[in-house]
Amino acid sequence: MKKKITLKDIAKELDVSVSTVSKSLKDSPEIGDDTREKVKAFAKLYNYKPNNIAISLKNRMTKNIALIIPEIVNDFFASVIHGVEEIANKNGYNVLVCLSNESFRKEVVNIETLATGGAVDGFIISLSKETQLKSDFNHLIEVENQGMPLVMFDRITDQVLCDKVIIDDARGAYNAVSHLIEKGRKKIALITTVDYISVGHLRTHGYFKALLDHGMDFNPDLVVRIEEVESCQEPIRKLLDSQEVDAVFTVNELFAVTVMKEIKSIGKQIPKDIAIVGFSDGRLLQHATPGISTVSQHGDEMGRVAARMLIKRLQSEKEEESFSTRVIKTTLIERESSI
Amino acid sequence: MKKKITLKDIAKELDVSVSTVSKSLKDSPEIGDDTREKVKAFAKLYNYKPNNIAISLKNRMTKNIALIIPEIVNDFFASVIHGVEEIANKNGYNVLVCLSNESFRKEVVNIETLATGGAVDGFIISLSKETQLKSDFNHLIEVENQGMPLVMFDRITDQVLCDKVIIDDARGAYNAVSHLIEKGRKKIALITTVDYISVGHLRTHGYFKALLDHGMDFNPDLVVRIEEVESCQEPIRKLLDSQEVDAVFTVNELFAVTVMKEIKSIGKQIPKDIAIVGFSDGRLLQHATPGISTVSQHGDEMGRVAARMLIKRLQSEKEEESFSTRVIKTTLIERESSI
DNA sequence: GGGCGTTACTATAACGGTTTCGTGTTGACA
DNA sequence: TGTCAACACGAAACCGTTATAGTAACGCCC
Repeated sequence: MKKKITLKDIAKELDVSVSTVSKSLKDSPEIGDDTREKVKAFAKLYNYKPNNIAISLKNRMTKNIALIIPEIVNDFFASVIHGVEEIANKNGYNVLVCLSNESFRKEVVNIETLATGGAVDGFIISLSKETQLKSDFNHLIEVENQGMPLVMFDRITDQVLCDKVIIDDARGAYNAVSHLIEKGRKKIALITTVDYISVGHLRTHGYFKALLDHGMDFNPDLVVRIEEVESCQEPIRKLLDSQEVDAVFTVNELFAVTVMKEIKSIGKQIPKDIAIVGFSDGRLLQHATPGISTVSQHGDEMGRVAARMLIKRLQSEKEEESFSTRVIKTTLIERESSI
Repeated sequence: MKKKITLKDIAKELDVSVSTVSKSLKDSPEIGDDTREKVKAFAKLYNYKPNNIAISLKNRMTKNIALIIPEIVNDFFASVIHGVEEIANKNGYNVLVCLSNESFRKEVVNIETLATGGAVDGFIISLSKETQLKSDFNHLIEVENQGMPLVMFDRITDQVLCDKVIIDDARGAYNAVSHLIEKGRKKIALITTVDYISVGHLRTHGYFKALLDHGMDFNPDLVVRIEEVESCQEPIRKLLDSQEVDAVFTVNELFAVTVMKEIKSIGKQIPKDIAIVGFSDGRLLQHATPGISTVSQHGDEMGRVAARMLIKRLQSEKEEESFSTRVIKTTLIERESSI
């Protein structure tokens, strides 16, 4: 265990002052060529690396940004992580990925420890379900009050003023349902979440609007609102048993594969008897047989945009007063399930 | 933007010294009751929180541990994360999740920035594919040399001396293949990776041993080694076209669902014509239709064990010289694909 | 009433850097 | 030869906290 070498060690060894060493390594013009080279050579030889903690303490910034996501096994959030990391690393920032696990408490604890401990310079966050349900955003408002920049993406709230990145959920759903209508489907069911999930709500809205715009009548019996995501099988089965449907649009991946499973189990064929379009482009839909059509959210692009917004704010001296909301376009990915 | 309040601020305000404030907040017996209460009340009122960076600098430890995983959209790694977080948080540690994206370069950069920058106290890591291929472990050896504890899990190497947590990959595969044999399957194919992936290698080994122990003859034509995970469809299709098989064992999730897709596309039935058992208990297998049997790795338990090993080392003063390797038991999860 | 032990604090150094300001030496120039 | 700027470097303050080493003030005791 060789202990780490510090500026002081180098200074003592070369019989110069600490400031000279520091300046030499930063190519300060104050230092003569020979001294500078001597210091640099020595530093390289002993593999000197500055202690980031000391630097953070000195200039009150950490070059870390926290990315808080509700769940990890989710291709959408995974691609957001990639996007954020790409831009962050390019700008010399580290990304701390933190999981809220859809829990309000964990979200609050995460944010408080990171913010008050001074571990990060800013946050990028997608709200947990529980937070959206409780509508308690004090921890986020507190972060803003401390002067820490905050960017929200995907699952957002209008009760916190900050930069935001979203997709046009309503339009994505609208396009998906329109696609089904154009394929000649008449009885299109919707599997959605309860309304407090902002994105579920908006996607539901898109479904309604598409039906309306295409002059189709709306049948409330074709809409299923899932309370418990884990036990979505039961209500879906009930729908398929009781209603005559020829297409299903779901607001997420899991509902889509569950629908597929149930359709198969009652002996119907996809897409001949019933077509499916899901939401979010993950592996569950990609690797299903048959492949399931879906609305791609372009998570990596969201991540990149969010990271750029945050870093821009971190680097601007003055406190910019106006916040902006960027909307990322969605794309419909057509697969076998809705031909 | 209210700036953060420091010990000095409190000291100035209450007209005492900084040390008095610090000691009061830490309930030092040196401080009189009235002073202590006064300080505490003031601190609470102004919501004082110590600056962790300064504390880290002071006692040369960060209370952070880095968890480096190769990919994020993977239920196994996700459950490992949960396990690690559970134990870490319980012991007052933060977990920084870092992605290597199966890239050697990114793995090295991640480790170097975190280690030399002094951002974490220790590492828990599962090697990237590329690292295993290159067999270059200098970055890890360097970490050990710096006296930083390192725990490796799942994808490990015996070229680095440190604590390790693994599952008995060979035995897991052995049990899976034995299960197929017991179900009366005679021609069991294996879809595996190239040998440099340690776990793929071991699982392949278990397959061979199971055949051997059950007195079955081994047909090399039934073994497919996938080079490029992304394009595994082609070789799998070739196998099913050219060979008469009644069961397939795969060393991961993706291969299993791809096998399923191909079996369906040639009009055969699962499990009547061909049974499938995969490896790793993720959502891809869980939500496939039919559900695919698999070997569960108990990722959360691995994570917990790894975290405990790391923290134990962090908290022991003396440098323990002997390293241990813990083996986590696997479980066979039987689903419709191998009834 | 001088020495001694508490009590309740304060002063200071240290962690590892960065940065501002100061200073001794040199050379150019009037 | 005296003056002044340029050069090359060192001293010290600072970031926020903790730990160690003082140090006043007080009471007690022989």
